[in-house]
Amino acid sequence: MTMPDVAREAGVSAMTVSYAFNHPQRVAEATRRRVLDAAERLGYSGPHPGARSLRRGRTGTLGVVLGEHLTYAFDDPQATQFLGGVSSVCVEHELGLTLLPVTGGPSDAARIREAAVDALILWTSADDDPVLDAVLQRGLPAVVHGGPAREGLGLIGIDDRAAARAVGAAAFTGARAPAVLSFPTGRDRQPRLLRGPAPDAARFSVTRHRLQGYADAASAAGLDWARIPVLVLARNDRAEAEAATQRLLQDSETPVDAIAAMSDELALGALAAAHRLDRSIPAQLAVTGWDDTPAAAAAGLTTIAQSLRHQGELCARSVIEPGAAPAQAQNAPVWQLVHRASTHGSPPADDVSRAH
Amino acid sequence: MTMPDVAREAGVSAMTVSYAFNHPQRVAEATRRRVLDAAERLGYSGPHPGARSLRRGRTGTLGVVLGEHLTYAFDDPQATQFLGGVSSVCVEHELGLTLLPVTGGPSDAARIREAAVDALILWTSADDDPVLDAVLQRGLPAVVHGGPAREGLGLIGIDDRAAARAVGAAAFTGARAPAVLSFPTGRDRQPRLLRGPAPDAARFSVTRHRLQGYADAASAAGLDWARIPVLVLARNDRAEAEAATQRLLQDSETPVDAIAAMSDELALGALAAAHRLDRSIPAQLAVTGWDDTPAAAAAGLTTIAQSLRHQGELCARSVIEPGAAPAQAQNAPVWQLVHRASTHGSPPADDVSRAH
DNA sequence: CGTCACCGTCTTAACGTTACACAGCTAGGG
DNA sequence: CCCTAGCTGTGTAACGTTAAGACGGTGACG
Repeated sequence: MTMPDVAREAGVSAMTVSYAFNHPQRVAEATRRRVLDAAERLGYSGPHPGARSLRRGRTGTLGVVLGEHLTYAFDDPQATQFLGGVSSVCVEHELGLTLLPVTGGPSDAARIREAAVDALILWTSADDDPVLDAVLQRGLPAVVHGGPAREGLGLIGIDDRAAARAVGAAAFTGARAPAVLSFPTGRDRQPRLLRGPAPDAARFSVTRHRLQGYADAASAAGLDWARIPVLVLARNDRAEAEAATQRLLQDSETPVDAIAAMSDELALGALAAAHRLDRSIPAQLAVTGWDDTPAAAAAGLTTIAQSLRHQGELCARSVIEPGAAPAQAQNAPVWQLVHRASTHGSPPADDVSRAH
Repeated sequence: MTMPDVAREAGVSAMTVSYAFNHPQRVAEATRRRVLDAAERLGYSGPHPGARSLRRGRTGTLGVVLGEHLTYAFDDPQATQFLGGVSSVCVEHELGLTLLPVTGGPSDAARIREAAVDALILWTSADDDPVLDAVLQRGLPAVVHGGPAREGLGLIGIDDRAAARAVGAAAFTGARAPAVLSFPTGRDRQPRLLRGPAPDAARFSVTRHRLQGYADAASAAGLDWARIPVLVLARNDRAEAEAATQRLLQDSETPVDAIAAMSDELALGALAAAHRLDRSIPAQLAVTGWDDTPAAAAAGLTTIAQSLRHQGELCARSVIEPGAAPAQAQNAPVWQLVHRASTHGSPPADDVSRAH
């Protein structure tokens, strides 16, 4: 069932059928109706997408490379928000959205080479991810969220180090024995407890920058980063954070009195552990999160607000819209420190310090 | 940059380049290396997906039609599990995964007509969704999850009515004033409180079947369905369920003593409301959920276990694998009633009654 | 009445790939 | 020494669509 078939049935040329489907006003109303009727009769449901994309040179689809198994991507509220932003731009531009999971296997590069997409967005990539090379080679417009920066690829993300410095200051000021709840530092995803790890060791640039910021904040507060326990978790998961925090609170000789967590999910886990052990917040334990989710607001959590939804939109626009400025650090999105009751200093409720 | 270009550079024919990329062992090792080197040198990153799909007649991509705005799809733990199952089959078959959001607008049909996919899976479709017609017209292998059943489309899902009857019995037995927390009954998504609504009025077949099952269970327990309050919520959202349940518990003259909820999320909201009002579970209030999520297990919630992940896999296989039996009610997946402490009857902890 | 502009439709020529059939060439068996 | 089988490489012919430009017809205007 092809255009020539429909054309024959309708008594017009194939070109007229094409116009009837793609440029309705270029063809006379009566002819158009005749064509569409003929198509209906023959059960022709529209131009073959492959042929169209071959001829037009574009596919009408945006690809998102997820540096995670797909299941994790769907579970993670941050990925969720980000993809929501991407998808809203897709709907606006009438584009499809193709998900490209990265499994860590050799088929990853092939999947990216063969994907029928016009542009690519990368979410959660490790610094040395071979996928980055595949994307570069593909030569399509592409943008990385969060990092790593790479010649030839756009980059969108907040200044994680500065934000971590700010929220770290909120957590650590007045603390004597702070701790950190961290995202994984490598693709191996081993949960473990480190002390003052070198931030550079983290292979995800977001994790690295946040560790750097926390270390900055610790120094500024007169604390020795090298002694600060950093719980590296395997996943951005509340239950895992709760269990790990509980062990940390119970085991430490010096009672931990401040926790800076890299996400609200992790921070809420820490709060739950504190609650279970009857530690008062923030008197005995100050806690900060990251992302300013609704749950964080409800829990009165001091946190960093960054609209991942907005960043998803930015990423999508930067690769889709021809006029859009290439994504660079310059047009980095805004972040804010949202001060709430989970830390000391008691500024007015819901104080928002604006920053870059 | 096309195959002929690479062929010229490598001193072979275009056909050999094609073989080198697609059937590596069909071409001598030395030649293959020469071709890949030439491609590398010219920056050719592999066959053009559009051209390939035109020529081969398939795209190597599976489409999932989400009956929701994409953001909701990502938020919803059930959708998440289901998509996880679908995607695992995609990875196994080296297929891409394209998401097709349904916004309710007129562009929905166009998106489906133009999607470059080999097969379609429908998630959360209303009975009269015009999208179903677009899918049928497209003529691709397609399967609907949960319903509605439609000539020409596969169908996968559990027997929701029977399962609702079972879990409804667990909730309502011994109760005098039960209530139901329901999914939306129409696309309008209005939250509201109904009394014993006609199950047929629900326009999503899953919702309809579950209401029927609950009504069956009510009758069996000697209760009058027409008097039972049914809270129809706008979203599958814990916070919304908590607020609505709290109002219900406070307002009712006859104190509500049992709640059957259509998801664990909703049930957990109900439990939170009960906790806040100091109602003991199950003595003052029996609660049941649906899905058997980890959170439900942790909360000791009586619920229906159905593996949505497994159902996602089933859906994907039924449209992808040529040998697979066409999806029908016959090969419906299994469900189980998991009896826990949130209902009366105190069977052994974690009692699992196997069904169908 | 001739000219011009415009409109709707048609003809042509790719877009880049790959299934298929076939042609050399080598090796081994009769 | 011929014949067959297996392996490697090549030519041909689509796959279904659409951009660009050609073409004939109609109506307006001087």
